[in-house]
Amino acid sequence: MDSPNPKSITLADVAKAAGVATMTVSRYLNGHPNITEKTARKVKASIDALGYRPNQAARMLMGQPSRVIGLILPDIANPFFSSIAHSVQQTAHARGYLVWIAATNDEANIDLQLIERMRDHHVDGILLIASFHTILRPRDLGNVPLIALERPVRVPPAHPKLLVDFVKIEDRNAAREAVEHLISHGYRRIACFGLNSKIHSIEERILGYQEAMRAHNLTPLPYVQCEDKQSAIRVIRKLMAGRAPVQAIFPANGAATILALEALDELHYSVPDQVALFSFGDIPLAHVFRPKISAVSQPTELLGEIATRHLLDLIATRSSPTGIRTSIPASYLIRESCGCHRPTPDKNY
Amino acid sequence: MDSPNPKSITLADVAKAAGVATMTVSRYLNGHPNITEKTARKVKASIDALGYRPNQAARMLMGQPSRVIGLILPDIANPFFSSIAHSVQQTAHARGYLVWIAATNDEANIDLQLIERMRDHHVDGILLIASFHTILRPRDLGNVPLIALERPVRVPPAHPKLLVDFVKIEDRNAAREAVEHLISHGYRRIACFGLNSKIHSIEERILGYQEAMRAHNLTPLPYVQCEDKQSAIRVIRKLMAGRAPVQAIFPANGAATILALEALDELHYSVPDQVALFSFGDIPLAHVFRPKISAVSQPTELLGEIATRHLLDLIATRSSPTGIRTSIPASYLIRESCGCHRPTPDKNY
DNA sequence: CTGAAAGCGCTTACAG
DNA sequence: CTGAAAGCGCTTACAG
Repeated sequence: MDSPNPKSITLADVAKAAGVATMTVSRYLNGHPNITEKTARKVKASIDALGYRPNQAARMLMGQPSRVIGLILPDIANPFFSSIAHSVQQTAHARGYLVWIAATNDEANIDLQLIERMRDHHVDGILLIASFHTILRPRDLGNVPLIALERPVRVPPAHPKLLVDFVKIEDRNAAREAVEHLISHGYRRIACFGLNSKIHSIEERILGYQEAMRAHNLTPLPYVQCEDKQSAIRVIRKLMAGRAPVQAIFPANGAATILALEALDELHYSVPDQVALFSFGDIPLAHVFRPKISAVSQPTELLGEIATRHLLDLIATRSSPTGIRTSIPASYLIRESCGCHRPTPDKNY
Repeated sequence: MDSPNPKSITLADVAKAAGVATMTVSRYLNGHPNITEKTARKVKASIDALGYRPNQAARMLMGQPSRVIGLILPDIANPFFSSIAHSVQQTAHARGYLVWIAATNDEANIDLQLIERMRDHHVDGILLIASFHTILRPRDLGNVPLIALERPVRVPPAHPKLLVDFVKIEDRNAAREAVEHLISHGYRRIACFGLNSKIHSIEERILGYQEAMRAHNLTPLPYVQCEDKQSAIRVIRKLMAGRAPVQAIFPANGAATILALEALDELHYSVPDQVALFSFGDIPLAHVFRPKISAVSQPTELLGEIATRHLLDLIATRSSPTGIRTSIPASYLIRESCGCHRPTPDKNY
């Protein structure tokens, strides 16, 4: 009435307007069964007339679900993560949930802080793409169901009780098959190249690479690591030098592929004639690039969808994570950079 | 005590442990000045000992700020928007705010629904990259400060009172200068090409294109619109046909650039020899592509940062939007596709 | 500088 | 099928 903000409509206002008790309105809102058709109509009419909207803060205070889930990820600007975020949202919205997204920039304690703040705000569940070294203790979680995506969460050895469900893409198999594809082209000296090797998924891809090599009696080369364009050039120059230059490169993620292509361009090596390349992860323009870049296609949308569904199911059934692991197979975009479909020399070029 | 979830620690628990009244604890938490050093220490000790965290729902119920802002955008998977989202988050986190992101997929009423739900949850302010046809009435906003980013919000003529602050990138100037750069290369038949032309920013870029053309006594061609790869091919084939084929293409955004490059590749036209190209918006791999793609570089990070700062300032000072418009200049990445730095024929190719 | 009491807008047993 | 009362965990005047 006299407050600075025009007082908003409350349950009590609706009740008065409808000539019933507040709790009847509450029951109507919560879809309680025992309510007369007639009363329901009266209540609905008042709600509509007044433009009433329940105050979520009050509901949450009473322990009602917020219908909000949190999504914590390393970086939204990274297309891999933003694509996951997209499908998480789609799936959540379709089921009436809002998504709260927050990025960590791969700093471990930020993860924990975000979980804490999201809990303070009563999210019903959390989807976590963990930072590097995040270690989760049971007390960090309280009772919120949490599901790890893409990167497993570490649990301190003292607390083996903390079960976290985990949904990921089948990195190792996909890497193995991609490398086997390169091997089938006759390449024998194949290098696995990339950035940080301590991320779970990258580790898995390296393992897949090694498995493929060994399965064909080839010696896996040590993982070749770089940080930026300059180091990529340095490292790739080395790979291509000597009497037994590398015949194919297997970048462990999209960012690494871009760096590899930059370096190869800088050093004037042509793909796939001098080195073949099979990217783990598709990138924009890859299908228009010359040569078109062959890539493992990561089902990020499916990943987000499955993880979200799983979380919402846990929430709906009030069940706890059981430590279940789900992995989703990747697919392959066989284009040109691996050595397939060698483009015929282009008359226009 | 006997509830299913282990009862969480409340203000009262802390007060009891510290031997003070609840409101002393409340004052401590809210940084009230009048409190003895000694009392403050006792309270802090109890808070730490009990691991107390304030219940945000209760605070919000009392009208306290939630320290959450909403960010509504058309699509998170789109790198342009996700990059904005990234900087919004960075800026907000740095000031202790959480960001709630939600995507609309360009559906107009979803915008309004999201605003409503965010208001239900007591966000302190909203950053909106509006959907296509979103029309905002004052009642949609209540008292939450809202700032439009990148796309202006429409206000129904009957409500000229609704003032919405607006932060955008200087599309028109950037487009004009990019096209003038093409003109400086001697191209006279230049086409502006892209997808949906009804988005504000695209309209502005088309206007910029037209301004540049007219300023040099050239006739602007009608905006060339496509929808997917097939229509892009059709449309570009037409552009390149006849006795006066187009000499340069100016795609109105990153997605259009990718389509144009796809079509040109498909039709075996070489860039920039047969057609030059200047992209509005940089894209991944553009600097490694052959030719390297010249592009208008959009300061998305700055956009997000400025808009967020502005919103947080409005919140902090409890002031209302005044309808102020801010525009941020773009910069230019002059590479090869415009005709500059023509690559010397590559010996390795 | 500190406190007892009322109240924010809902929901939850408990009656009727 | 409906209601009066208590309470969720905090903050806000108002006292002292």
